[in-house]
Parts: sequence; structure tokens; C-alpha cells
Amino acid sequence: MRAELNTICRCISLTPRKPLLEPGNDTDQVYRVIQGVLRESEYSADGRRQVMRFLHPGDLFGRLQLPPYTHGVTAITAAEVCAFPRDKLNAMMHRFPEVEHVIVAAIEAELAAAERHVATMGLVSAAERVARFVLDEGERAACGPGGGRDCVTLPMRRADIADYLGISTETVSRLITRFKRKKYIAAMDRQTFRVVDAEALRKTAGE
Amino acid sequence: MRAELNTICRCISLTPRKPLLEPGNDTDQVYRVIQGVLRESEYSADGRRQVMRFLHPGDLFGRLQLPPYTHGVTAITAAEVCAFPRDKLNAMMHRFPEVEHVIVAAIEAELAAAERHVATMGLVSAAERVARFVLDEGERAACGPGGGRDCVTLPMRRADIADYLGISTETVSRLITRFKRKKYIAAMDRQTFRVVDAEALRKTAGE
DNA sequence: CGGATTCTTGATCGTGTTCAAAGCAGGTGG
DNA sequence: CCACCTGCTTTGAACACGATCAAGAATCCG
Repeated sequence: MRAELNTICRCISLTPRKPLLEPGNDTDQVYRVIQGVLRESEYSADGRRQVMRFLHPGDLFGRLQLPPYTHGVTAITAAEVCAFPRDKLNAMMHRFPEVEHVIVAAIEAELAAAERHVATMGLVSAAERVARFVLDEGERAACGPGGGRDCVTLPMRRADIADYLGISTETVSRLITRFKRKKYIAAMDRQTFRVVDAEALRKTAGE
Repeated sequence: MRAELNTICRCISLTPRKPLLEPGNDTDQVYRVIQGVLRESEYSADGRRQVMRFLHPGDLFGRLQLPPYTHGVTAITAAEVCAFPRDKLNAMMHRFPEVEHVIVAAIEAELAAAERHVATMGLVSAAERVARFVLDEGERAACGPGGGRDCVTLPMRRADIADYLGISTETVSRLITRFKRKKYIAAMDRQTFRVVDAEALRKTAGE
């Protein structure tokens, strides 16, 4: 079964900043992230961008049934993804209950993540949103080389974080600076942070 | 098959303001709204509420696979819902591809709605959020008695709308008043509005 | 009809956006 | 190898929007 899954998928390698899907174009593939981080985003008519999520290894994206999947997807780091044709994946799902189980669970996890995103955006203060973002990303992404458990890598731009959280780039920058000053986090380099005081961060995140 | 679906479900009638699920308690049921409008909400540790969505007839809620469904669900209007035990629904899904198809499509629709919610919350101005909310609800809910196509019923409280959109009750009220003054909408009664100028509303919503 | 609840409206204040400019990389070519 | 250029990030100052506090109007319920 796992072998059969491999036969229907096609692997794609992406360099940083390389778009995989252009916004507005539908796709009949379902993708799975093997390696790297990608950004899934939507554009409003007047050109503003909403980053929907950051995709990490293991994440699924695309739609199995419901036609339109019009998000733009772009690699942030070097990345590798697998593409499954929707119809073939559907067929496999019918034949193997286990595949079905995994996929339904994945979609529901995606839904739960979207709901958490909503809850984060509903939080009144920008500080709460950024604190929560740092904590969430810390849980999802393992730390890069040279870092321990309590390290967070944020490979995306400040502007990406801003468009994800619905605040401005400047505010993101200011808050990260504030967290550094308050010794909640310490910068290893521009992208990597050590979470020094997770408790304080959690308190700032309001939960 | 449809008959068999009926045998595994239990119907529940709810009066307005009646909670169906208390926040924080997990449930092993999947529900489907038959009639009425319900509110699904989540609470942060410090007591603030985030309304996740308003459930309309045909909507599914609950989780099929992933354990925790901890949202609170409360009836806004008189409502009727069907409860399906998760395991029995899973079993049926395996046996009938059609059921599986419908359910996966429903979850994906739910996901798409959550993503739209995220996009709405990312919109900078409160006016945009409220305009979009009015338009969206207009599409979902048919109008009550005495109204035509272009009528929107908003049976929920202002506070519910506020907690859904991540703004304050007062702002919701002010903006609805503004839209009335600008003749975008006209109040039939406290809950029902006639969309007079959908174009202007859409422009305000930023798309 | 009275009491409670929700909705509206007003005034003030704080937070985050916006506009603007300077500081920092990373990459390219001389 | 360094100077330059470009794009990103940081920091600053002013302003605007929406939150909050507070009071009054409307509606619902017994």
C-alpha cells in the first residue's frame, strides 16, 4: 500500500522563494510537505495578502473533493513536496481504510489549526499574537543545527509573519525587539531565537 | 443507506440560548444542523470568547477522527440537530463511498469557511469585517418570512458578532448604524436587514 | 407595567498603522 | 577584496482607528 502510494506521487524540489502554485489557479493535486517550510497565502481584490499558514514537513495541502484550491504556495526555504493526483488519491482512499483514516485525520488537524489561527487573530493585542506565534512555531519546527530544544527558527520574512497575524511589519519587528529586551527570547541570528522565558511568553500570549 | 443513517442518529431539539455542548468537554458525536442557527465558540484562559462560526442548516460540527472537539455550542434560535456517534459514522463511511465523499466534502467546506474567517479577521478595518459578515450571512441564511432575496437575518447578538469578528460590541453597533445611514442596508426589525446597496457593501468589504 | 437585558450613542484614551528614514545584510561586478 | 546596490529590518514620530468607560434608549420578559 505504501509502495502503491509512492507510485502515484511525483516529487518536486523547490528553491527558496520559488512559487509552487500561483494564487488564483486551481489545482487537482494534493500535496504533502517532505522537507522545508512553505507559505500558503490568499490575496484580496485590492491586493492585500493574507498568509493562511506556514507549511511544515508532514503537512498536507490542496483539496481532495471541494474544487477550488486557489491559494498561492511558495517555498520559503529549500523544500521538497510530493504531489498526488486528486482522483488517484481518492481511489486509494476508497480501497484502503487506513489511507482514508490518515487523510481525514489530516484534514481535521488542518481545520483545528485554522481554528487556532482564528483564535489568535481574535486576540486583541498584537503582543499576544506575536507571542503565540513564536510559541506555536516553536512547537512545530525542530531547531536548526547548533540549537537545543528551546530554539525556534522563523525562516519567513517579518512581512510574512505580519500578513499571517494581520498586523503590520513594523509592529512585528517592534514586538520581537521588545521580547528580546525583556529577555523572553534571545536572538541567535536573524532567524533563530532561543526561548529564554517560555512562561513569560505564554503569559503574554494570554493563555 | 439513507435509512441506515437514520437509524444511527439521534435528533435533539433546542430552545434559544440552550447550550448543546459545554466548552471544554469533549464529545464523541458528530452533529448535523437540521434547523435553526447555533453558535460555536471557544474560550481563552483569561475568559475571553472567540466565536468560531455560526452553524446553519446542513452544517456539520464535531470531529470524526481527531479526538478533541472542545468548542461550546449553543442554540441562538430554536434549533434541531442530529447526533451521529463517531464510531458508527466512521463504519458507515467505510462501507459507503458516497457517505465518505459527502463527509470529506463537508469537512473541506468547513475548512474553507475557517480560512475565509481568517481572511476576514486579517482585514484591517472593522468596517470591512462587518460588511463582509453581513454579505456572508446573507448568502448562507435564507430570509425569514416577509422578506425577499436581498434580506439578511442576523439572529445572533451584537456581542456574538463582535466576538466572531474580533472587535467590540460597540463598534459592531456603530458600523451597522453607519451602514444604515449610508443606505447600504435598511432595518426591517432589530434582526432583519434589507441589503439595499450590495455593491457598496462589497466595496466596503474590500473585494 | 416594571425589571432586566441588549443595543445605541458619546467622550476619552491607548494601541497600532502609516509615513519616513536609517541600519544591516547578502550578492554582484568592478 | 572591497564598493556598491538592493531588499529587508529596525527605529522614530504623528495620526487615526477602535477599545474602553459610561450613560441613555429600546426591547423583551414575566
